[in-house]
Amino acid sequence: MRLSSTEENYLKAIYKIAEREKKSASTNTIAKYIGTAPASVTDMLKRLAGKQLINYEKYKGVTLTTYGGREATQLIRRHRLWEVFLASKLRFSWEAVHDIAEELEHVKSEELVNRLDAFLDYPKFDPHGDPIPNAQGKFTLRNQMSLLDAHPGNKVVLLGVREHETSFLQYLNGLNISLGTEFTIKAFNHFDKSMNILIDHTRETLLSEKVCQILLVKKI
Amino acid sequence: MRLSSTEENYLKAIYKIAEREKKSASTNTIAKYIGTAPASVTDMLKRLAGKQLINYEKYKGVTLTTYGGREATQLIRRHRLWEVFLASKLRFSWEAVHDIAEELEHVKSEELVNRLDAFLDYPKFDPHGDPIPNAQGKFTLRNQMSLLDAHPGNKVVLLGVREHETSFLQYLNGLNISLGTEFTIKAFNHFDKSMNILIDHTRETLLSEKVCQILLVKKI
DNA sequence: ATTTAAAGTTAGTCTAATCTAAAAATACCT
DNA sequence: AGGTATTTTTAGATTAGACTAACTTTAAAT
Ligand SMILES: [Mn+2]
Ligand SMILES: [Mn+2]
Ligand SMILES: [Mn+2]
Ligand SMILES: [Mn+2]
Repeated sequence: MRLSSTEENYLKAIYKIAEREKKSASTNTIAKYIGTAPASVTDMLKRLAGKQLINYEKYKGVTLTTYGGREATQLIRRHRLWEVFLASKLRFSWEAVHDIAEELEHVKSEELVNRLDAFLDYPKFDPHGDPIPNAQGKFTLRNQMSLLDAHPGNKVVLLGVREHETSFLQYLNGLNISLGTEFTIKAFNHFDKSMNILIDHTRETLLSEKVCQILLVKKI
Repeated sequence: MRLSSTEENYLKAIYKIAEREKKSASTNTIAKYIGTAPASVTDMLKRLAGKQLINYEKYKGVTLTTYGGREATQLIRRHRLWEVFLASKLRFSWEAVHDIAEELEHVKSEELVNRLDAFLDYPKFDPHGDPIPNAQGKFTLRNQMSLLDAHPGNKVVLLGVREHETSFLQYLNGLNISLGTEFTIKAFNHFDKSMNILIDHTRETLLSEKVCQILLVKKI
């Protein structure tokens, strides 16, 4: 079935909310995520249910059907592949790619996305470290943890970020932190859960609990 | 001003019709070009006139304003740059690129189109030999003529095609004709204006008047 | 110069996607 | 359990972009 960009965005929102909250997505949560009035969401949910994309029961929240989930995954695939293209081929920095990919992801051509995938050499992760589903919708899993769960003495490498907001990514730029950057945990401060971190074996800095929570790393 | 994809498509249609017919575009011509009812065109013309994009006077046909012309040119720039990307980077064949570029052209980011331009090494012509306006909207001019105007004995090289329809381009593929292919005119047949052509110094074939009219060449 | 045909516009309707205001259902609290 | 707060849905409007049917203007033909 041919989906509109708007319908696709709703499916993506439902997918991401379910992933984040590990339960069905509520009307208000979707409204906040998309930035529309709850009444508009209700309208759309009825339409999506009519197209067998979601399971919807009044007042109960929604889940994606198998079919709806497949569509959402393919959209995420397109989004992340375009982000890789923008970053690695057009040299956009990681805070600039998301907004442009929001538009590019709606260009629908199976051939296009698969050729793009090949052109980029089948990347497994996007510029923010998020996994890119393959043509069959399968994500690559990887051992990673929040920096907050690392302990003093640990050496870790940055694999991804949970937050994609421009101002946050620019904050990381300012600290010369990017994917692949290595951290050594020097100390954990119990009173505010902040951490003293040695970046790239050269600069020491303090990272707040909030920032540490966002950074996804693995031990090296 | 922020234009919708639909508005942009109307501007492009008006631009191309004016170019082809060398006069102002009429409601019916636009309707045929876009594939909508004439009444819908009238609606849209009023809106475009309200936004200062076209000069519109009831029953008189329309022309683009300077501002509208600039928008149309930028849209054509985006379209043709994406066609180059699809053909030269993703290895799409020339008959496949147009439909996908029809969607990609509406992704609006000045930064994106300029970086794409640089990534492609500032191409001057698209996969059909059409000129690509630069960031300032300037087209590269080039001496070219229709194959129909060549004479027996002339050696020419194919620079472009006036017709982009899939079935026509596939017909050329079948004859192993692509941009850069060299032709030697062996004979001109007055009764039906067809031509006997030696392709790439190896294969001789007959090309109809219609086909010769479409092929744009220059002498070598 | 009429008449007829073609081209263009107006009027009214439709759908997708949005909104606000009001009503109904569910959840939370004492 | 009853009352209040929160969440969700309904009702009614709006806007962009499309349609058809009917009307008006302009062009062509006798
Ligand atoms: Mn993103
Ligand atoms: Mn991303
Ligand atoms: Mn094209
Ligand atoms: Mn082209």
